[in-house]
Amino acid sequence: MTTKMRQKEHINPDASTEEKIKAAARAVFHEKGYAATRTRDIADAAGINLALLNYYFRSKEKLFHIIMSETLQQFFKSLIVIFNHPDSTLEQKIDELCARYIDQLLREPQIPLFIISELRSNGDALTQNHRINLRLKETVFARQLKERIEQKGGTPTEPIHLFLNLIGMTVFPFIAQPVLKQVAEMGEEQFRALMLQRSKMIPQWIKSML
Amino acid sequence: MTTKMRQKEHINPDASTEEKIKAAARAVFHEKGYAATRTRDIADAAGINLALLNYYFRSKEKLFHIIMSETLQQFFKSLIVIFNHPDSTLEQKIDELCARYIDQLLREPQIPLFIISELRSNGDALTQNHRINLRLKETVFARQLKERIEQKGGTPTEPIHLFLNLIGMTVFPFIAQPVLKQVAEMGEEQFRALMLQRSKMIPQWIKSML
DNA sequence: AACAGATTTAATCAATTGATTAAATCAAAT
DNA sequence: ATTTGATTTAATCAATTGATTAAATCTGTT
Repeated sequence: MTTKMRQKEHINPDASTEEKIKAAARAVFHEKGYAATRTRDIADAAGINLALLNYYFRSKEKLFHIIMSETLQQFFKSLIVIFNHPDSTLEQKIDELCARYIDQLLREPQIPLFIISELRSNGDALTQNHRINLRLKETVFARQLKERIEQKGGTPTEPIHLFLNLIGMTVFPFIAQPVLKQVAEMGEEQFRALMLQRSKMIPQWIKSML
Repeated sequence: MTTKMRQKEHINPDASTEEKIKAAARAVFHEKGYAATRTRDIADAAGINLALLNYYFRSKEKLFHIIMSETLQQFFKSLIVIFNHPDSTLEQKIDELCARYIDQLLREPQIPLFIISELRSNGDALTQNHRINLRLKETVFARQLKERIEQKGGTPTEPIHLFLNLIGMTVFPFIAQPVLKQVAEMGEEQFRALMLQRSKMIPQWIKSML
C-alpha cells in the first residue's frame, strides 16, 4: 500500500529515472502503438527493470495516458497558438503553420500516425480525458477565413475544405511515408528535401484556392 | 498431419464457413489492426470456434496475410487501372480517380488507415510479399503529368507533389476521420456530404495547380 | 556507524492468448 | 445401414505478458 504511493509523496528532484522511462515509453509507443508495445520493451529501452516501470507508473495504461497527453499537447499546441494569433493576417497564419509543422514533423515524423491510430480504437475517451477542445470554428483563423471567402463573390467554399487541404497537404506525406518509401522508391533524404519544397509551395496552393 | 491439409485437398463448393471466417477476420483486422486483434474475437464474429479458425487458416499470421493481400489488391487496383488507362486525358484521370476513390472509401473508410498502420510496423516485408509494384513513375498518368508540366513555362513543379496533393486531399479526410469527429464536431452524415462535395472540388483544385 | 526512507532487482503470479489434440457430429457415397 | 472423409467442438497446452512481492542496495541524516 504505502510502497505503491511513494512516487507521489514528493517531487523527485533528480527525476532521471522517471524521465528515462518516459522517454523510452514515448519512443516505443510512438513506434509501435499501444497494443503492439510490450512493457518489457519499454523497460529494456530505458535500461531498467520491468518492476521499476510499474513502481513508477502503476500500469501500462497509466503510463500510456501520460505519454498520450503530452503528445497531444505537443502536437496541437502550435496549431492552436497560430490559429488564434490576434494580429497576423490569414496569409501569415498559413505560412507560419506550414513552416512550423513541417519543421516539427521532420523531427518527429511518427506522431500524426500514432495519434490517429490510437484515436481510432478509443474514439471519444481520449479527447475527453485529455481536454483537446480545439474549437476549430471559434479560432481567429476560422473567422478570417470565413470573411475572406465571403469577400470573393464566386462559389462560397466551406472553410472546412481549406482547412482539410492545408492540414492534409502538410501532414499526409508523413502519414503515408511508409507507403511512399515503397511505392515511390523514396529515401530518407529525398523525402526531407521534398517536404522542404512543400513548405514553400503549400501556402501558394492554398492561397490560390481562396 | 493429413487432417491439417484437408481444406487444400479439393475446392470447397460451398465455402460458406471459410468465407464467414474471412469476412469476420477482415472486419476485425481492419477495425483493430493486427496486434490488437484476438483470434477469439474473429471466431466469435464468424460464429464459429477458435479451433476451426486454426483448422482453416493454420495461424493468425497466415490469416492476416490473406486479408492483407486482398485488401492491398482491392485498394490499389483501381488506382493502377485508372493511372494506366491509355486513352483518357490527364483531366479525365483526375476526375475519375477522385470520384471512384471517394465512392469506394465512403463504403470502407477504414482501409487506408489499416494499410498504413500495418505498413509502419512491417515496412518492406509486406509490399515485397504482396507484390505491390505500383511503379508510379512509369504510369501513363505520370507521363501525361510530366508533359503537361513541361508545357507550362513557369516553375516546373515536381509531379510527385501533385500526386501527393491529389491522393492526400482525397484520402486524408478518411484517415483523419476519428480526429475530425472530435475536433470539428462532425457526424457521420455531415462527413459523407463533405466528401461528396470534395469529389467535385478536388479535381478543380488540382487542375488549378497544373 | 546506524537508521530511515528511497530506489532497484530477481523471482514469481495470474490472466490472456495463439495453437493443438482427440473426440463428436455431419454429409455423401456405396 | 455402413463406411469414409469433412466439419465442428470441448478441453487443454505452452508461451507471452502485465503486474506484484519481498528482499537487496543505495542515499542522505543524525
